[in-house]
Amino acid sequence: MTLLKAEFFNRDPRRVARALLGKLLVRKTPRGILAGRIVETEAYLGKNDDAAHAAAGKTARNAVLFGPPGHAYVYFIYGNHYCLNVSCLPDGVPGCVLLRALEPVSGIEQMAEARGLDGAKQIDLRKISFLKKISSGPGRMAEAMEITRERDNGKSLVSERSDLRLVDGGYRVRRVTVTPRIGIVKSAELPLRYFIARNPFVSGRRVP
DNA sequence: TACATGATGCCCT
DNA sequence: GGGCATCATGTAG
Repeated sequence: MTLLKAEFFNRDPRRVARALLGKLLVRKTPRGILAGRIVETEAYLGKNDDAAHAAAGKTARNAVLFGPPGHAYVYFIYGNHYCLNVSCLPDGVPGCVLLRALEPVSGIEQMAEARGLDGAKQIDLRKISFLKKISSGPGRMAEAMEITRERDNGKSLVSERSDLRLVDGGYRVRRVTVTPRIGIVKSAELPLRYFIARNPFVSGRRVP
């Protein structure tokens, strides 16, 4: 288990998006440790990418994208959901990777609770169909990891002091599939979505 | 100050 | 497979 270095993110978001597959997102909470393996990402470029929040220039909202690499850019979307991105490239140059889906690894019951999946229905951690509902999709993933803009935006993901970190757990990715990004209209044709081939926890369409 | 819109997910069919 | 909830943000006026 090694914490990723800021330098890991100090390069083109397309390379970071691919390299992040198989890494772990770890959250320390008062109740316990939550962790999930990254199985799906999307790259957002600074320029020549109309879908990127940074495309229109720096604002109060997207300032993190223009800051140093390895920091959390969290934004609220559709009035319901948060999405977690990691800033890339050197200070002053925008770019990021959107984390889209996790395979739950530890603290799974707490993650399910954070998603509101407990209660009437009983939790069955052996069923893939149940586990997929926990963090397969950017909004779901953020909710399961208890990520909010207020709590996490601007936070370093590569600091020993941070309660939200990206670490290398030694998992080897066999094969990566690349497709266009999901849920956008502008620049939708660009092949900037990456996921672990045949992994069941990937969200949305699994074929181009 | 108003308004259009979106890097989504849930629920129903 | 499709409709819809729900609101922060940015841009126009």
